[in-house]
Amino acid sequence: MARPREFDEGTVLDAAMQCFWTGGFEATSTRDLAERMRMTPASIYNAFGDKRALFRRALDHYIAQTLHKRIARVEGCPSPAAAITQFLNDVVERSLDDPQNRGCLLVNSAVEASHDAEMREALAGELEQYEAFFRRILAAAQAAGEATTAVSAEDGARQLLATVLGIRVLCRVRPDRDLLAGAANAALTLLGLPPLPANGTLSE
Amino acid sequence: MARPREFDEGTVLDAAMQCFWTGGFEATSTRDLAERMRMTPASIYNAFGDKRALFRRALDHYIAQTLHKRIARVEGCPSPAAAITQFLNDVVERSLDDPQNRGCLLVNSAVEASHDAEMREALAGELEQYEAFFRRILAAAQAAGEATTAVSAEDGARQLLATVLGIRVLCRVRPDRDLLAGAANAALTLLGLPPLPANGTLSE
DNA sequence: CGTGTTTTAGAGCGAACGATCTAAAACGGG
DNA sequence: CCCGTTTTAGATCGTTCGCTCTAAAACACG
Repeated sequence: MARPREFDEGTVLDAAMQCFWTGGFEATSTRDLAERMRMTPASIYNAFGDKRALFRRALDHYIAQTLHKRIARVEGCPSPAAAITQFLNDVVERSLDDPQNRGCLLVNSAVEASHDAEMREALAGELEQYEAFFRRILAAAQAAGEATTAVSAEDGARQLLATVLGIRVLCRVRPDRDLLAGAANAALTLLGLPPLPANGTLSE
Repeated sequence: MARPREFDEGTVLDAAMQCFWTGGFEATSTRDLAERMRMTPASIYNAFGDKRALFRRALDHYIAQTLHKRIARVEGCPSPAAAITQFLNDVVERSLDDPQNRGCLLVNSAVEASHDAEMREALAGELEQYEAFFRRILAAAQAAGEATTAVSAEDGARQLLATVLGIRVLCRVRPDRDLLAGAANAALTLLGLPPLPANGTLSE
């Protein structure tokens, strides 16, 4: 057969993800990537194609690793209302926890890489999944009498999605607890949902 | 004296702003700028210093031209409640009107250029102005009985700010009226404010 | 109409970019 | 134990980057 690979794909994708997360697509050079991934340029191009393809793989890695896990984590909540609150708490706490204030790679990519049609579609699809998650769980909360019915589950979900994205923008330049938690709490309160825990506590 | 400049500063700053708005800071080259501004590289560097300084000037130009004007436009509204609604309507309509889906240069810059400390402070200061605007006008609406007091004006303003920023992220990849207007309308409805006009109408 | 001063034009600087080339290295199968 | 295949390493490809250089051009002033 052939010479086996010396790298673990998950590990190097994680390293690439960190690079792109910190610097964005354009400002991250292939040399930055090679150093962080501990691979030579030739190995990177042999394994992943080009920089753009590597970025897409790193973004998929981020989505599977960070975003889908966050959804899965709150699915086990005792009530739909508590799930939404915990989701927002998670977003706020992770935003404040990062000393580099990198925000969310999905949001950063949506803003930076939207000129790439293929990328834009992938990002749109992911955002639709989040909207659908909010819609489903908010509808359940409404049915259980735990959330207001002053707005439809559709619009309430859109509002929650926009709020989360807005918090992820704000944390890039104003990583301030009062600001981020205030925005989240107002959304929760107005929807009739429980507020964030008093002290910032990051579950798990 | 000396040879007079052949360019109008406002005109070339507008051209530079368009470049950065479309492509972002990193992806816009000095040659792109020179072509769009109709100036030679030497003239640009003589007049503005370097690329980063030009970007700051272009961003200031955008803020004065687009954002401050939007605030000034809604200040003349008959009621504070109507002013907030018109502001959100303005954001939604401009988001949908742009065939390039460039969103908001302030938001794009907050996400891309937050690693630059000086830039981050300038962006944070600008976002604070928007928060203060929402806070002031929401407090007035509450005092007039036009908005709910279920949340404080402080948190309500933070929520409105996050919603606007979120809409600006969404419009980059999902320029969909139902999505953007739904998010805005949910925020307005929950705050007890009038909804957006039924048909998308861009005032003035 | 020189003279001094600033802005133009356009070539081009060194550095960094994304990507590739040549070989050596590391395996499994016959 | 070579053979075929793939991955490594490191140099380096051509291009583009941000930026600067030399001169000519365009004014105000004495």
